[in-house]
Amino acid sequence: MPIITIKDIAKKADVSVATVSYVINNTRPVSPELTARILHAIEELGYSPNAVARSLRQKRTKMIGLIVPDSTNPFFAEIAKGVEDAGYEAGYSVILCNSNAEFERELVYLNLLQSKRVEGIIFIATTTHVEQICPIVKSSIPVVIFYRDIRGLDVDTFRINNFEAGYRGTRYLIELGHQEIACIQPLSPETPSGERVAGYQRAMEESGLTWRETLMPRGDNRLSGGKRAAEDLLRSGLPFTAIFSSNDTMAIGAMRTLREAGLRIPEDISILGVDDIILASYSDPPLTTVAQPKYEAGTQAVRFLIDRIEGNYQQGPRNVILNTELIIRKSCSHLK
Amino acid sequence: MPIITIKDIAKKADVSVATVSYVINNTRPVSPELTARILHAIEELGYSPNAVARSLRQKRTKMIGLIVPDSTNPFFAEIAKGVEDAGYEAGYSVILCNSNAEFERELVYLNLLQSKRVEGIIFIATTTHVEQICPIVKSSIPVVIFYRDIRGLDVDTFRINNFEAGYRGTRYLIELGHQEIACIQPLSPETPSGERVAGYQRAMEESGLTWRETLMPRGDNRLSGGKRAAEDLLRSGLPFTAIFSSNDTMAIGAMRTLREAGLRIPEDISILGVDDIILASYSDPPLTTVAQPKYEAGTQAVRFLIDRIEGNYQQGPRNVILNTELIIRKSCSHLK
DNA sequence: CTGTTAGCGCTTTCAA
DNA sequence: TTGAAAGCGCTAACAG
Repeated sequence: MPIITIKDIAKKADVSVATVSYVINNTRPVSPELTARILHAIEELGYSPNAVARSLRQKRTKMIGLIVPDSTNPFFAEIAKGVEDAGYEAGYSVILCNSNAEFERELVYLNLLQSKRVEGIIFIATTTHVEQICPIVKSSIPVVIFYRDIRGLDVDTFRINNFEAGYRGTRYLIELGHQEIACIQPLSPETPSGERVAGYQRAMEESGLTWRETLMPRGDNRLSGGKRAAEDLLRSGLPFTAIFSSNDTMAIGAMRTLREAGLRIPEDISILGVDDIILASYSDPPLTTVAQPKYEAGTQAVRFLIDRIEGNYQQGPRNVILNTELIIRKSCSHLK
Repeated sequence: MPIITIKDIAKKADVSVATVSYVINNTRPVSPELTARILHAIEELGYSPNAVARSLRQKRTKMIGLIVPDSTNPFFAEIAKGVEDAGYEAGYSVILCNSNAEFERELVYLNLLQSKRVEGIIFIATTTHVEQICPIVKSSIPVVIFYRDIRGLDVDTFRINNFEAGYRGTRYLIELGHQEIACIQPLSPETPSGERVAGYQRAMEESGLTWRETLMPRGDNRLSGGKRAAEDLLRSGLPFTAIFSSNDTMAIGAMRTLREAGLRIPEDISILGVDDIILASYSDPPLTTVAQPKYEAGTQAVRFLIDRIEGNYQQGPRNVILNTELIIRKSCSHLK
């Protein structure tokens, strides 16, 4: 089947291509007669405007790129939904890119998106290399970065105060009367979860409590990592009545191990996480956690992008610290 | 900053734009000297090829569209991941579209994708209207439809045998000795989940067991719907020892309610779902369920699309019935 | 209110 | 081995 273009419509309606363009985009008044003829021709021929041609001409693609480590992870899925929804509202389509947390793939996608001339990029980075986004920023494509501290570059960032999240969660445990509070750490302290551990330590110190490395096992940010960390804790033989887990996923994994070991939550051990992933509310018992906004962060990131795209924001980088919130569910109780 | 084009590169390297194009795409041998000069100029000027222009010229966008009801739903998220991965492998980007199960939004996206000249569309439809995809198919964009029976149109489809899934799951419960088996239904019987209920009924009848509407509450396919359905069940006062839930999501919601009511799973109540979403393996207890492939379905759908895009498949519609598999975990036990 | 036309950045045929 | 040039489908001056 031959491709129908604006030219075909023009011929069929016996007008110029310009006029067709004007009625399609409603960008100049056109007489009712011509409008009717054109609309009729469009209908008849089943014409679909070629957005590619239009993009080339206008230098606007009405597309944004979203790079996430894994769109299957409920945490990122929520953000992605926020992005898509806000994009839809504003007339932007989103290209979904999973980096699988691989540097290589992040780079490939970054270049691809630039090539495709998306008008903005939302990047949930795992590799902290500033260099890679530098050329993109230079190319004047607005970028929003999540959860990384990118200094000295004109990109907006969204982060949570991880230190405070850790601090606040730990304080809550302390207020419940706990003194021997273990901590499940991520593998590397140089991650968002790592900063939470510092908050944990500060809260402990401020209350005159001591933390010790033996009660701070590490896990790989997955359920299995949490299970293993809990095993380490049990094996250490040291007493503890509560656990601060640097994220929900590991907290849930740890709960499993604890229960398998015959411990009751929260009667024997209180446990608290950070993130508020969907699993947290459906775990048993439901996990008390320090929540951070996800969907809303996605929508606002798009708004930031569009501000810059449409030229409504010209100033320097905006660094948003998202508010955390303590969600009290059933996994923590007063020390008896 | 001025936009760098192939022309700038040509000038800087003192060659023709054609030659630049040839080295970029490696589509014609070019002498080492010129190649070096061109590469150097590209590097120096930070040139990024304009994929939009190329698409216009080649009439190929290397993009596919994915329409899902809700990318946040783990079930669709898995499919989406499969699509994205397979797309990445094959050099296709994917535009993510959430329809929110709204007819209007499906339609908008369908037209948008056509306008953007994606080369294929994977459509997880919620509204069964054949008419809406008809113009797309006519426009020769390959389409794959999930979970709907679209007859008389040249589109490939992927489905599972929902009846069999329901039948098989229920049979398993019966084999465990259960006789009073409740069923959590979707709101509408005209959905994939609805067909599963028919399988449930058949299995019951074949074993001489009776099903009754009062033990078949409906839910809205979400966790909260499952909770509510379980409440209905409890309120009915009727005895039951097992529940067949037409999908995992509602099963998990129901488990929650059941436990809050002091019932143990599986000791007091066995429960079985369909789908095998990620939450099913992380729920407590892990949910026994009839699984269907999701990620693999996503990757294969892309392969089907690409077959047609590249002209490797010219025949009529392919209708794939995906295999289901009973995954035995911990939520069902023998009736004592 | 309408039409003519240049040109967006690229690929690719044709010619050298 | 290289270059000139047409043209993909559209928008938006500019001219009438």
